Amino acid sequence: MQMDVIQQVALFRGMDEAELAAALSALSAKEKTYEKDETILYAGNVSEHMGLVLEGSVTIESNDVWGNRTILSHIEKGGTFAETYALLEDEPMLVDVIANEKSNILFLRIGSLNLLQQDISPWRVKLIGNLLRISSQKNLHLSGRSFHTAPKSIRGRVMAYLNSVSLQKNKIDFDIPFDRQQLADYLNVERSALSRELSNMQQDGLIIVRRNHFEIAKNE
Amino acid sequence: MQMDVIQQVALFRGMDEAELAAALSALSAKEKTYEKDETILYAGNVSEHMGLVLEGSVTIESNDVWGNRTILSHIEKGGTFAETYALLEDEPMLVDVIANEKSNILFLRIGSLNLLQQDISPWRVKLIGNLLRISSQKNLHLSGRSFHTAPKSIRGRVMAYLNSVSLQKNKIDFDIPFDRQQLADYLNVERSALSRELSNMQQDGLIIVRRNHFEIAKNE
DNA sequence: AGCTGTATGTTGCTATAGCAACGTATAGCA
DNA sequence: TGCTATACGTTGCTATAGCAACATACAGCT
Repeated sequence: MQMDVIQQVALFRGMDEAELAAALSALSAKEKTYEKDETILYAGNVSEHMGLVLEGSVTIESNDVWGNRTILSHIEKGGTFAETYALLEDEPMLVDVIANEKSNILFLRIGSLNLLQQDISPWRVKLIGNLLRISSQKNLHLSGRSFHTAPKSIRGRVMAYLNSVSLQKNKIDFDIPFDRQQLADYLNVERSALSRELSNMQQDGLIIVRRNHFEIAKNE
Repeated sequence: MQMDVIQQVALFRGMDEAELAAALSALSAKEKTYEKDETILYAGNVSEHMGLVLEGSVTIESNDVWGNRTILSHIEKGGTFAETYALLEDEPMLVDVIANEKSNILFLRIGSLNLLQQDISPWRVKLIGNLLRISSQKNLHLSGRSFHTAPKSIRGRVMAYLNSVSLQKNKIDFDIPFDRQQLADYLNVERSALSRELSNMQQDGLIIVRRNHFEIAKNE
């Protein structure tokens, strides 16, 4: 197990080695590897487990009957997923979790919040606090996506998204973690229409784009 | 203070009277009344307080420079807001909180999660657990809205939204908490286009609608 | 009951995004 | 280095949503 990663992760923040060991054991930590595009968790299922990305990255998405995909978020190394569904008993997952590349996932059987709170060892108290911090951050993240998809025009959505990324990375040029189809599915627009609009935006001098590398032009 | 409401609220679940009293005092609980359309909390501000709706209802929304409004959620009596921003230190609010009608709000100075975790009295442990449950539920709720706004057509969005409401209330006829403009701003569409599409849907026998009362027609 | 402000519905015009179909570029591999 | 699969870009057509302007209906007040 990649203990170096595990120790630095937000989920285990503030735990010493003994607490961490107790937690990993009590939560039946189990590592598993997935290939690119493999489904890690399926919508509709109920899961007592949450996932921690040890290596690689995953995509949280919803795929409807007509083949429309909506990407809700992208989770990198160190991030967690499905904690919401594990904590709230019997809530079936509304989303799929898909490996975005070859990835190692650590599964943790946190069970429901009710169970988690039953005995309160120090590591449990810390874990719940960390989960609360993570959950709050996810709220911000989901709100963020709402603002990216709020504009009615593709151009507006792209600008909203790129602005966010630029602010986060504190740079005007950066890579995004999505390919064109993924970006389209994140912004809920059509891929070819997105391509067209990106070209137009480049024509208009708003951005410079090549594949998944973007540069926002400063307005003179 | 409306203790009857307070005692039954998710935020204070599991607390006995003594714990509740200790919590209310430690959190400097303070009640305040707002008129319809009054702003309760402003985007851009940093707040150490979270709010609990004792009476009435509030709307969580974002208003951009061009006058576009996006409604993220509607919070009823018993619900809470701004806990995310209070818990995560120094995060300025991305949204406004607006009174949807005359409302009584209880403000609780929870400060940051770090502070909250410093000493661990029983009520604090319970509160953190309850906050985690609430936060998780909000994640589900925000994901839900993502699915309501994902379809590219107005009709698709309306159906996605009405279906959700119908499932929750377990009825095919129900009131929604939004007027037309609010529903439009929740679904990120234009009000008059929404009105037109609602008429069309009624023509097509999909729904029956009058003001904020909807009935979903069962397909024969 | 009548009046008035506001919410909702209607309609015509237009821009834009969806869609399908195809062309081009690129990365990975033999 | 050439081949192939896949990602990306381009383009024409069309439906639909935005927008503006106006009409109607409704609720709350006096």
